[in-house]
Amino acid sequence: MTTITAPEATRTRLRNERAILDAAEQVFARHGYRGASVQAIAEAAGLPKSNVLYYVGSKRQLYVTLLERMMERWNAMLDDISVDDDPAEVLEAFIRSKMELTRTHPQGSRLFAAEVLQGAPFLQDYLRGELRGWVHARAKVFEQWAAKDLMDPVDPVWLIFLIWSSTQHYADFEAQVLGITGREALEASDYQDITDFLCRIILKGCGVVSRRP
Amino acid sequence: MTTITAPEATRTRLRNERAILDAAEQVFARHGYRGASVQAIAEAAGLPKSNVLYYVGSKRQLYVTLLERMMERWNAMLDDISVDDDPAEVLEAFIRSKMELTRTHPQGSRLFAAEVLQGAPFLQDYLRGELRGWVHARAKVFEQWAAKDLMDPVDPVWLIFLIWSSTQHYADFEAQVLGITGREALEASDYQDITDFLCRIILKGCGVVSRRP
DNA sequence: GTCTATAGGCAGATAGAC
DNA sequence: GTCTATCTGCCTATAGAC
Repeated sequence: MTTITAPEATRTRLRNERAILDAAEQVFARHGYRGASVQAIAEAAGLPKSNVLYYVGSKRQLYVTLLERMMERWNAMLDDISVDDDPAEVLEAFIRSKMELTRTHPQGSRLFAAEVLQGAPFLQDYLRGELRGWVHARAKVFEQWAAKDLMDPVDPVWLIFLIWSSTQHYADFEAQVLGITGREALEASDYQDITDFLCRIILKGCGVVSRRP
Repeated sequence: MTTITAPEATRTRLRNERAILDAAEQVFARHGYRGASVQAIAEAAGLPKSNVLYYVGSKRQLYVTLLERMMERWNAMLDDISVDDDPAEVLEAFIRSKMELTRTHPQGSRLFAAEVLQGAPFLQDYLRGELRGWVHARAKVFEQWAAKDLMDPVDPVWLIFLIWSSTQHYADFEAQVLGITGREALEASDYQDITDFLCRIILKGCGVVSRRP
């Protein structure tokens, strides 16, 4: 209350917490909740196991913290749209921002995948509540665009899943993508190419004409 | 050597082995290799733990057997194509058969996803060898079609990944799909709708005109 | 062939020294 | 705040009774 915390101690704490979170994201993404061990996380963070538990409380709490961090990134990406917006612009921005999330946060994307793969035990409420509402709000706008002949009358929910899956793939199946393409890693230019490809196919596929040539 | 094995014992063995494989596919798919326990597999199969190890040798061997079973299903799906085939027919058959694999073997599809998610430690050789060759053979045909103006000149490898990801999604992210659509399970008619949707978007998206209306 | 008992090791978590 | 030592329990795997 009366003393100001020494900045160095605070910096150490922040550095350690960050190291733990990043290491944990990697390990949980690879091996799932049960398959991840606090030992492995501690080794990846360069700290003793007890130190990790001291910082984060428990394995379960650490996992929840990571999921929340990922959902914040996800929500930061999603802005609202209205029927007055241009379908081509909105769909393209949608695909680009989702792919950007894959590129900048592949571990987080894989963590989310591992969570859903095991039946989403921690994210059930989020999926059935907040995210479901967001999807249906967007779906309504897509339908209004179709009614105004701005795009084909495709099922808007399947369309959203198509955008999610085709972008998510490059995080979750990275090992397969690298194995087949013979690359060691995907470069920024690769992501650019893939994003352009997906925008082109999906926009043309549902009858939206892009203003760009 | 001289005695013929009693059919009943054989039948018991086959029944148990099948129960173990199916149970193991479920548990490995959900929790990954490390997260899966022989105990959990035994309970799902309705057998004592030691019995499971007696039948399959080891946890590792069981996992490898399951991956091989899944790769057999995968290979059974893939037939060869040539430049003389009709692009619309081939692409549609490709999407439909991949979606059929998702529908009929969701556990196996998720097992494959979990394996790749952890960096494909057991499937590295398959991905960099056999599968890579298969992809590039198809890619060549797609490019020839584009040269003959039968489709747009899109990158054929990204196109294959698009088909894989958009169909695979309904196995791997089933929990999310069900949460958002509010369903308890996807019916055969849902898979039909989704497949039609994907065929429509992807074929139109890469400039292939389907013969069906 | 099937099961019980158990070995040997690693899991998550905590108590207490410094 | 940090680390060592340790508790309890579950893990894979096997030996041996039946």
